[in-house]
Amino acid sequence: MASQDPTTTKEKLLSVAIEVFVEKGYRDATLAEICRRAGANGAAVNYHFGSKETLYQEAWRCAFAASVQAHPQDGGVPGDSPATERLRGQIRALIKRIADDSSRDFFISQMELANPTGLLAEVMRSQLIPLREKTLALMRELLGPQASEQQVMFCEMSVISMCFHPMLMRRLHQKTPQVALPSALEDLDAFIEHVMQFSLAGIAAIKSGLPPCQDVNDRGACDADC
Amino acid sequence: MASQDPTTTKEKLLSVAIEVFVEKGYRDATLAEICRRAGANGAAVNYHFGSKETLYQEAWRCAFAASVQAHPQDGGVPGDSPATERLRGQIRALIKRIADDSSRDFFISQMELANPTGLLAEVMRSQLIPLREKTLALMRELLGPQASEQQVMFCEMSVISMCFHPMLMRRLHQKTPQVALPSALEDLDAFIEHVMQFSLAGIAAIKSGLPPCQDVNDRGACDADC
Amino acid sequence: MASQDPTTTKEKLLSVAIEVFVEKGYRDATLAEICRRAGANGAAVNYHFGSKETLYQEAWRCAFAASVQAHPQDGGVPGDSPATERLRGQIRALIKRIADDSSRDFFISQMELANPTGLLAEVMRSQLIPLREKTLALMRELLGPQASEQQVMFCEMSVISMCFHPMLMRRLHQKTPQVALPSALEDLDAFIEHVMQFSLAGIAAIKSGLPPCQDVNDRGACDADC
Amino acid sequence: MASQDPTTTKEKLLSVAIEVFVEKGYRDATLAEICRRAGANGAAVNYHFGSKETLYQEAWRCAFAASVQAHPQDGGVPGDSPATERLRGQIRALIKRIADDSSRDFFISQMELANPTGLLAEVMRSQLIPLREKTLALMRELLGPQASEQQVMFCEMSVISMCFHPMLMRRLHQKTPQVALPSALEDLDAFIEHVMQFSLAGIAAIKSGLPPCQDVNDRGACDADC
DNA sequence: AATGAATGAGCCTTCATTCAT
DNA sequence: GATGAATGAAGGCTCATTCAT
Repeated sequence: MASQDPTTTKEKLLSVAIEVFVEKGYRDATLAEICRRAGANGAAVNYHFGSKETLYQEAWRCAFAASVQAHPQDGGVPGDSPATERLRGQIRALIKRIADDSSRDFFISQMELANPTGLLAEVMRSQLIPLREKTLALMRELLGPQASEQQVMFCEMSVISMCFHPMLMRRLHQKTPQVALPSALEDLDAFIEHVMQFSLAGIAAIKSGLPPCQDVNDRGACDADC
Repeated sequence: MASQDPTTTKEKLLSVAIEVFVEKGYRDATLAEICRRAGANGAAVNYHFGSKETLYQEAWRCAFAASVQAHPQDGGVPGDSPATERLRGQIRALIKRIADDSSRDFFISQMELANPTGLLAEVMRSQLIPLREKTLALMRELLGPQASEQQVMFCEMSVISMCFHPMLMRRLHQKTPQVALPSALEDLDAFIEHVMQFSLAGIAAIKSGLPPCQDVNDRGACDADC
Repeated sequence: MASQDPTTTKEKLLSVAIEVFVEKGYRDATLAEICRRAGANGAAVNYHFGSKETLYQEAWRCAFAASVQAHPQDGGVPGDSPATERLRGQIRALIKRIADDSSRDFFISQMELANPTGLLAEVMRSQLIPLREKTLALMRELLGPQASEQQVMFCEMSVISMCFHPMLMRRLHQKTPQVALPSALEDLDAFIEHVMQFSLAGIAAIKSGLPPCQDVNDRGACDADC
Repeated sequence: MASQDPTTTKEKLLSVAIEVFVEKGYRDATLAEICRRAGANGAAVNYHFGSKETLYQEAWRCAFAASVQAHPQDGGVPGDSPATERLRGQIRALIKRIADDSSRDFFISQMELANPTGLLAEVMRSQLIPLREKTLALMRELLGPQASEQQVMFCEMSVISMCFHPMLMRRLHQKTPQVALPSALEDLDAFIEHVMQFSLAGIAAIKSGLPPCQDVNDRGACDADC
């Protein structure tokens, strides 16, 4: 595991920087603290990275790479598996990735989304677009050719949101319980199963093109057939 | 005469502060700019509010109150309407509220969630809990008494997330298109309908307790009956 | 005399800044020292002037205005006096101005010429051009209408140079004797008389259009007639 | 083979240092840039020269030697030529030397005069004194034994100034046109001739001991005879 | 009630210099 | 002989806060 710890000063700085940026955000993080925690001189960041901005970009890039490597997007599901199975893989991978304590890129991303510094715009776009393309493709496969482009994007957005937002809340609740409300997300596997079930039903409903049953209490007849 | 506009210096400061906090976040907003934009003296904030922190809290509280007043949680749906109708009301209200350009509280909240200052923790909790309780109650009603507490929370979380996250992305894409990816959210009514359809299907699936159909492509028989 | 000493902090800062900029130049002058000497807080300059650059510009402008006011370009000679008398006035004014210990603008100008920061370019141009125009006009008057534009500029340049450069050396010799060689410039009035005599002879020679006598030792015949 | 170009790291550093010191002055030049431009390691200067100060001194010494070698003070005029001819030689040599783009010592000298670092004081003195002695001797020869020591120094100073100052302006105008005013110094030979004519007339006037003609417009009678 | 002046702590950055290799 | 890493001192600037009026 610990086969290549941050041994050089530069690696240590990067590693510490990720921590601090996650904890405090770009603006509140100070180079002084990063250097101090890394046991380096106060000018070390500027020597190795040139500026705080560069360090920030480098930090996210590094965290993102580690995060995706630890949790590949397909969730370990072979590419020739059924679509629903591959969806499960993606959902599981996304949730696990965010849940992973060492997935710092996600939190930097969240800060960046909420209060963009502009420094990560290009880097994030270039890295995230490919991931999104894959999910969109899978969504189209699930919805079938009759689905409109808008329907595909809406469904993708819904599924991603059901993974993202709750996990953000969970993480916040762990970090600062006074801010986020509890969400019963201790049982991650149960949550993954829920998202899966909810998503498939939603996708099926969109695909069926039927207007939603006006009252779910009336769906007994339908359920019986499933 | 002009009693509704912020006429007093203090009101003007509060109004400007909301704008600036939304634009730049707590850390990047400066009292100097707020005072300048408000046409007030550089010491005005500290005179009227005592500190930047207090101003921040007041700003969110003020923005939140205005936002909820403009978009009541029930979406205008009477309390004796069917549950699905009331769900539609809540979803529409939430989405509309976030979409509303003058709903600044939401964006402050987002920043606070992504990068908490800790200053809004208590204020936000106390204001948000009642709203959430209502949604949870509605969700329980939809799921029926057999549903577990966990299922209720999961479903509530899923529905809220499907509203929240996409709208955040939309707003970000409007503000800084280079950061957020496009999401086809121009047609808000279509999106509301989508969330409604997706949610009801998901809730129904959870309620039915059935394992999700393994392959949505096999649901043809069921769909025909719905 | 001391009717309006720098009483406000801003005036004191400006006054001290001129001193320090003259002593050390733009780059070696530090805001810390300026503030310290002015008995002000370390952030005072940025409060009153916004930046070191602005202070620098303001300092030169202020010094130049004081300098020209103390030594008007015409040297006190009425505009209807003979041209040679007005030339004497300008030469005396220029030399006296530079010699004046309180004429700090000149030394800032010298530094700026030798190693331009670019910050004073526009300010200096706009202030110096009018002065130069006057001298050029006088020179044309002395040289007569037959003189070419080039001859006018050359003569003006020569006269100005004979005033400027030696005075720079003198000031340097006073400040740091080890750098500049001695130039017998203690007797300022004698020097002014020398420049006057030298200039008039030069101008007359140029005006006469004659080739310079090949050997001054042969000029006896000519001198006798003058 | 390539023995004349700076081949060793040390020579290259020296060569680059001259360039950079000329461009930016002592303070604004950085060792980092010098090393970078020389393709050397960031610690190379301190390794080869011990300090920035030493490098500066070496740089000027080197530039000065090259400059004087390229433009000997006598301007190629034999020592047994008439005094006026030798003066022409010195004037031409000085002006040509300053005009020469590769004469970097002059510009370092100018910076040093305008804003002395003190580092070149001794070096410059020792190198410049011999040159000045020669010019003073020539001046005494031209003025004759009756001239006072002061008159000799004044005349020498005037002639030197008429060469120095305009050429500084010219160079500055070439480098940063926005700072220095134009001076019609494109035609260098014409300028040399002007200085020669102006100088000889001035020297003759001083020598003649006559008070300058009060009004050059009255000199018609004299001019006719010259 | 409100303001202009002033403050001090802290931040990012630069750069000549040093040191171990 | 030469280098890459590292250092520490210092500088300009920002900004919330305070104070006298």
